Amino acid sequence: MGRAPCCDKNGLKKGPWTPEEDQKLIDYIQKHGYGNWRTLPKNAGLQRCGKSCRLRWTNYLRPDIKRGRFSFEEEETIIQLHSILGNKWSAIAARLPGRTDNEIKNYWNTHIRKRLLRMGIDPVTHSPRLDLLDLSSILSSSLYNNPSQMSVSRLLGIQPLVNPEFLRLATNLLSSQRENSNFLLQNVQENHLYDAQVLQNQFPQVVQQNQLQTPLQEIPACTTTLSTTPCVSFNSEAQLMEPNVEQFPSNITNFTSQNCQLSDWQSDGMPSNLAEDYVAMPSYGYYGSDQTIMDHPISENSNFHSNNSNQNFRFASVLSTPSSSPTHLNSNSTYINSSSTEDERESYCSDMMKFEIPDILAVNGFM
DNA sequence: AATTTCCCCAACCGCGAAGTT
DNA sequence: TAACTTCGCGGTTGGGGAAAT
Repeated sequence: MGRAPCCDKNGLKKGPWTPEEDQKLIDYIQKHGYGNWRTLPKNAGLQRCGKSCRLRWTNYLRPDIKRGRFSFEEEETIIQLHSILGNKWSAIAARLPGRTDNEIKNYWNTHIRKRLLRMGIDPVTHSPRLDLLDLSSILSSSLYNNPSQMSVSRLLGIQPLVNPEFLRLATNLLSSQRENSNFLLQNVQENHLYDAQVLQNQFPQVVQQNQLQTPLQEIPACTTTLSTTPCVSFNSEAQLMEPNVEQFPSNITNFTSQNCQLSDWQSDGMPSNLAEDYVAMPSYGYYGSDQTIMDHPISENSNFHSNNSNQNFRFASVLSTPSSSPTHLNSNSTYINSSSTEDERESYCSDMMKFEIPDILAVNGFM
């Protein structure tokens, strides 16, 4: 396994491309195509290495490249695909015509990632940040259990921003997740084939690119857990297993983004049917309707199941989706068009999530 | 107006996979 | 089969412009 010689050998030029260089590269490729990147620069009269030429062409000069701001649809696609594929930028780019992996990667790192962090969502696992959850949970629990400190809460401006029940719910569910992770593994294995089918249907290109080279254990956890229902085993003590949550870091997302229905949350951000001690409730008591978790076929918990897109509370949708949001954002009254500013997007997200981490918690120190 | 800080993104680097000899 | 070459990917950097001081 060798490595291509580096550009700095042979005195090849590095750094920004000049218009003249661009034109040379374009002219050459238009005439001869791009077969051999190694010999291309020499033939094209460029003092560049082939790698640099390839990068310049694929990321900038290619005629089918789309420039300009990412649309909501593109953003949602990126977030959804990232939740499945992780940092497989090239695979993500394959689903976004005209966008390069480099552009998507940059956009993720400079925009989406930061926004998720500000919202308390781990951009890697697409789930609420554990550290912030625990911290906020402790803090808010203390404040709520000790009314004398409520004034402190108000003073700090914490209460309106952090939904303590939500945090407690999430934190406790995380514990349950750990206990059931092995069961999840079993689920994952059982449903792997089905997942692959779903993915194949929804993202044939991506699946084709990955299925042959990506064994199950290498598929990002989000992918394998899309159709595994983390809550299904909550009432089955026999299935309690040794913790191994690291294998399934994104299972949490399944709870928050898929199994919590927006309709179950009241306008003040509190779940309408959340009991004081929800753990003692029947396992599928989170739903206000008759619909239970067990009623969902496994596949219907997939983020990508179109039939479910208007029912489940999805981070990705909350972040950016006008089309699949429960509030029918395509309507004139609520639709946020592609020209909206990032602040507007984030403001919208925050309103929906009620999950903003207050600055007072010095969150930046965790990020 | 000058300086500093922040942010974005084009480009580079190193690695591994695939292909070739 | 091993050695080598080429390609493509993901992580990272640093230059330059914008914003803040």
